[in-house]
Amino acid sequence: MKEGPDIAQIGSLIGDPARANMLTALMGGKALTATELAGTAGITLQTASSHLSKLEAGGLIGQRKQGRHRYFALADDDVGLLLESLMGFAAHRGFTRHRTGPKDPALRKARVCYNHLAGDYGVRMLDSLVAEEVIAGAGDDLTLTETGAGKMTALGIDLSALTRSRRPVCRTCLDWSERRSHLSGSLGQALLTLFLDKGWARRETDSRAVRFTGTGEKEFARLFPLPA
Amino acid sequence: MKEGPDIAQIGSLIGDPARANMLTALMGGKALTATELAGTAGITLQTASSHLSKLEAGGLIGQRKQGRHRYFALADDDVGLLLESLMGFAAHRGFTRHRTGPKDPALRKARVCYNHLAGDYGVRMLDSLVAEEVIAGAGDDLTLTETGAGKMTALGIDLSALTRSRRPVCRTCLDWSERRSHLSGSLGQALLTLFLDKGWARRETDSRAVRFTGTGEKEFARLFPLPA
DNA sequence: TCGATGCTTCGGTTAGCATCGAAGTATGAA
DNA sequence: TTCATACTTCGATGCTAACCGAAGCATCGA
Repeated sequence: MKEGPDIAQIGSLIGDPARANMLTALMGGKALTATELAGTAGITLQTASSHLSKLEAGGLIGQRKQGRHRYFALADDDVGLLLESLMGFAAHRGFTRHRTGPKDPALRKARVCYNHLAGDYGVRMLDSLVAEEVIAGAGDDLTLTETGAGKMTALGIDLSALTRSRRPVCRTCLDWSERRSHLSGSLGQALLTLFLDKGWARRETDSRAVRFTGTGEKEFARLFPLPA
Repeated sequence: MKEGPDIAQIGSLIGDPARANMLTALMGGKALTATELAGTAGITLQTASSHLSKLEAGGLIGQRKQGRHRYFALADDDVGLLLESLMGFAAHRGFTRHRTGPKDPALRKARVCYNHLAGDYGVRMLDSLVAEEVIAGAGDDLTLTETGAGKMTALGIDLSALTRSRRPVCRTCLDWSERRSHLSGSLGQALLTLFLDKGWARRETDSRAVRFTGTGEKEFARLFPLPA
């Protein structure tokens, strides 16, 4: 009777407050156990288990058994992109869960978007990468240039590993706080991992915020200069 | 307690099948009456009225009184973009409302995405515009070049009117069938209007599909050539 | 083998909301 | 004025789904 895809199923999956809380928690990028997710959502373990099985059936999350723990994570990058764009829309319309709190500035400055860097720093990084001609392309079709490949390898990123996987290397993701694009894809993930491994930045506990250290700030400014 | 925007409210708004049907109907770009929307959703007028007031309170749609009719339309471009990205996700995961029907090929070829062209033709048009250097930019930051401005004016598009408005002129929108970007924004809208005004294409009744005429196909191929 | 932990499944309760009939309001036509 | 159309509001109903207690299953350590 009706044509096209069915957005209602996904909408109702995200539409429940408990499930939405779990999904935003998983946007932090870390895999979490059912007990942890039940805590953040403010519900009992039984209820959480029911929600998690629904989210898994809907293909939004996946689970990995490890000992007697069961770790849940977002299914793939696409889910992260969708959630971020939903957050962007919600933030712009003033759908906030509490009046913007103290953590808000830190979140807007730099945060984890599933597996890559978002916020002001994320947007600035993509701007710089494009200005420095590391990445080229229009629309959502971003490609790593030859000079860019050299620079990334010099940073210690194993490009052959990135291209071997089936995931796209460069991808845009709409930032909810900046309302502009930042870098997603396997390269975006590799760069965030680099920052954390080098000790340039640390993840806040129980938050998506990313805090840069002093040297981290300097290295970031050196690696990703802005044209103007 | 929780940080960041609340996606659950929007999710639950879209999560109801009746409301989702109405929203997809409104993605056709035409403003529709409450009676028409009740028909497409398969519910009575009273129920539809209740849903419509909820959608309006949530800022997803707006209404315009005209005589004893009340015309409903999507609130703005952002809603269209959000719905299209949701459809892309749903289509990719196989959330379809009925096994892909006979209208499906036509929809994938060319359709209306709220107020601009989508589908294979929409994606090809943006590809061509970038290749011909009418539009430049990376990520979501598209800009009309000087030569591009000349070409668009030659087509009969009033650029001063587009730039006067507060809406962005060029914008990307992720196509659910092609999973690539097509052109949105006021320029995208102006181009679709041009096709329809010139008689190069016609909108199907009761569908988002756009059917190009013989001369329309030729003009489209002439105006938007592909590099390869 | 026993207990502890982590999670799922089952059963029953409850609350919210979609739904529609009926009545009320506004606009237009006769 | 009177009737018809378009839509909203109210009130009642019924169904779904979120929720939790209790029991069951799996894994780990002792």
